[in-house]
Amino acid sequence: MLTFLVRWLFFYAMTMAAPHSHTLSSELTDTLRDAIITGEIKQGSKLSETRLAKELDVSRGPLREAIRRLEGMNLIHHVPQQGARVVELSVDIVLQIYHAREALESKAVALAATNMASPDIDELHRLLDAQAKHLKENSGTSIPAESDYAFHEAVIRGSKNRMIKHLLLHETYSLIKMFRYQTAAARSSSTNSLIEHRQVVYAIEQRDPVLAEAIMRQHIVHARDRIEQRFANQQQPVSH
Amino acid sequence: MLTFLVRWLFFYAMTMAAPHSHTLSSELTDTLRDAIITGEIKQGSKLSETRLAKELDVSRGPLREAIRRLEGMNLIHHVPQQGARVVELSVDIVLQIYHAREALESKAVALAATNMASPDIDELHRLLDAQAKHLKENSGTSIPAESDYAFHEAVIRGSKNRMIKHLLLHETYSLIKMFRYQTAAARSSSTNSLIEHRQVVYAIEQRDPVLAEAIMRQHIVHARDRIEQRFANQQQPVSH
DNA sequence: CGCACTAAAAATGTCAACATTAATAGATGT
DNA sequence: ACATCTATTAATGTTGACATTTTTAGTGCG
Repeated sequence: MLTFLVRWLFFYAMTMAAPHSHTLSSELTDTLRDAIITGEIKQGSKLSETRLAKELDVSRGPLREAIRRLEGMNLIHHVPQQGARVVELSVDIVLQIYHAREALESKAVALAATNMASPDIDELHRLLDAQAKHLKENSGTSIPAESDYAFHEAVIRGSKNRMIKHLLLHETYSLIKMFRYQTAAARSSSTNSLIEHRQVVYAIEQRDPVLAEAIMRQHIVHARDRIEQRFANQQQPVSH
Repeated sequence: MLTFLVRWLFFYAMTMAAPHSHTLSSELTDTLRDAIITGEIKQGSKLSETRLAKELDVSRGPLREAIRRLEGMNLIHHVPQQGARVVELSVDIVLQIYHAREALESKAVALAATNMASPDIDELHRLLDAQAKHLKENSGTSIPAESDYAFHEAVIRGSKNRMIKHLLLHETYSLIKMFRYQTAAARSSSTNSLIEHRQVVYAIEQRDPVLAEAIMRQHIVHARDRIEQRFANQQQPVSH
């Protein structure tokens, strides 16, 4: 009887717990994704399979699979018989990305206002407090990118909508992170961000989807406007 | 002089014209995509690499790449060391997809109202006329799915926003087509669709983004509501 | 000097075999 | 009959080699 329980626990530990499935292909995906987002691999540069395979000491098979996945994340553009290149983020395309983000994330927060559970909302407060603390200790600065992402990702997850989560976190945010990381002027958010974040949380707590959506939309439109003003009349890949 | 022109034409024909780049991998992607959308490969069924490779008489390399791409289209779910399965469309996830579609496509039509050129709008009229003709000749029916897609795709393209076009046409519509194709009750659109389509075109012609967005949102919300009512209390993969 | 042509080099696309992990079937014991 | 262990089978992950295409370098000609 006891042995049965012990065996069951052992079974559970081995099978249900953290799969931790490293597959070389997925590790390569992460490695390349990070290298592209940080700019270590430059925009527009070619991802040569033979060269990368040598450098990373892997065969071309898993590498090609990783490239196919990055293609699905919009991080690279692939032309048959010619290879893959990192996408080039012109100001124009970044503004288009922000339009998509506006549509999706404003919808996400509306759903979050309805669907978020209390513990999830508590988490939002913790993230707000961390941002407030950072601003207090480093006056004159603004919210660092990582902290900003953490907040937005928590809200997006609060929508409890798998499709919207996928489209935002997997398809859209990789490009936004790439842009912000490689653009000094966009590294941190605006000075009003904390206020707007607080308003978002307030609207969610009030279970007011319409208000929450409006505030988030404004928040993202502001961000887009700042980009548009900063890079007015600039057409080519975003520089520092 | 003449030889020069001939040579240039030859050059043009060889290089610029229809790339038609058959790469086996991309053909497999299309083949499998269609088989999944039509249900020829059933929801939840496993995509066995070895079996498919034998059946289609190809090696596993290109097949795996095709599977990675379908993964990016949300048509299949892949678990490391266990293989890939076709996604299962529960009513719940379909409704979530329609929420995402609502957010994106209402934004798309707002942009289209600003960005569409006259010839593009003429095309919309042709599509409307085709739909009207169909309804006249087959009274009592509704717009067939193909014609409905053609209209929505034309509007989406009218947004001139690459990101939104990608998220809708590449990531979202494949799933919507899969659902509608495999669900008899969702094959054709509602009887009000033509009226709503006309209103969309009217708003675009008036260059009224707010109106266009509102109408499109209603149009998609109606579709979602119909699905919700039809499949109320049904939790598992959509059947006929 | 520039343009077309040609040959060599390198890159991508594809295949088949090997390695490792998961699924299956059979045997054993209770 | 049921569960557990084990051996076999089969599937996925990875590698290296081959085939084909593209790119590059070099040559000759106007």
